[in-house]
Amino acid sequence: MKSTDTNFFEDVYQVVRLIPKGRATSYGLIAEYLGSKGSARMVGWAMNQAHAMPDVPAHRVVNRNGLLTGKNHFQTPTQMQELLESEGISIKNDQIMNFESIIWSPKIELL
DNA sequence: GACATGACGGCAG
DNA sequence: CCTGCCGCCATGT
Repeated sequence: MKSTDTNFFEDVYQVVRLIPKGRATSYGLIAEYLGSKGSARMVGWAMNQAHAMPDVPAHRVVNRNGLLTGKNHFQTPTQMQELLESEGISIKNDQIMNFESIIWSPKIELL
């Protein structure tokens, strides 16, 4: 066991798994919810390892602009958009349309 | 041990 | 409005 438990990553995966279908959240919101407010990069890093975790819909996690910044890390660059559109989320130019309406804040929804 | 990078975010110019 | 820089924590070289 290292000083830095993977608890942080586990928490990230836990929250991501709670994201309801047809919704999306941002790295910053997750980071803030976990208490590491401002360290959205860590959430992104966790997502990088998310591929090793089952049932982790990383495609529902986008940046605060609703832009699919991590699409390039999926099996295929189009996988993320395909999955989101399959859930009823409209995407235009790699960006979620009406993102503010589908955004899912753990600190609010899970409150 | 130090430097550079990364699926981000906020603030300053 | 758009561009650029810094801060955040962890990992890799």
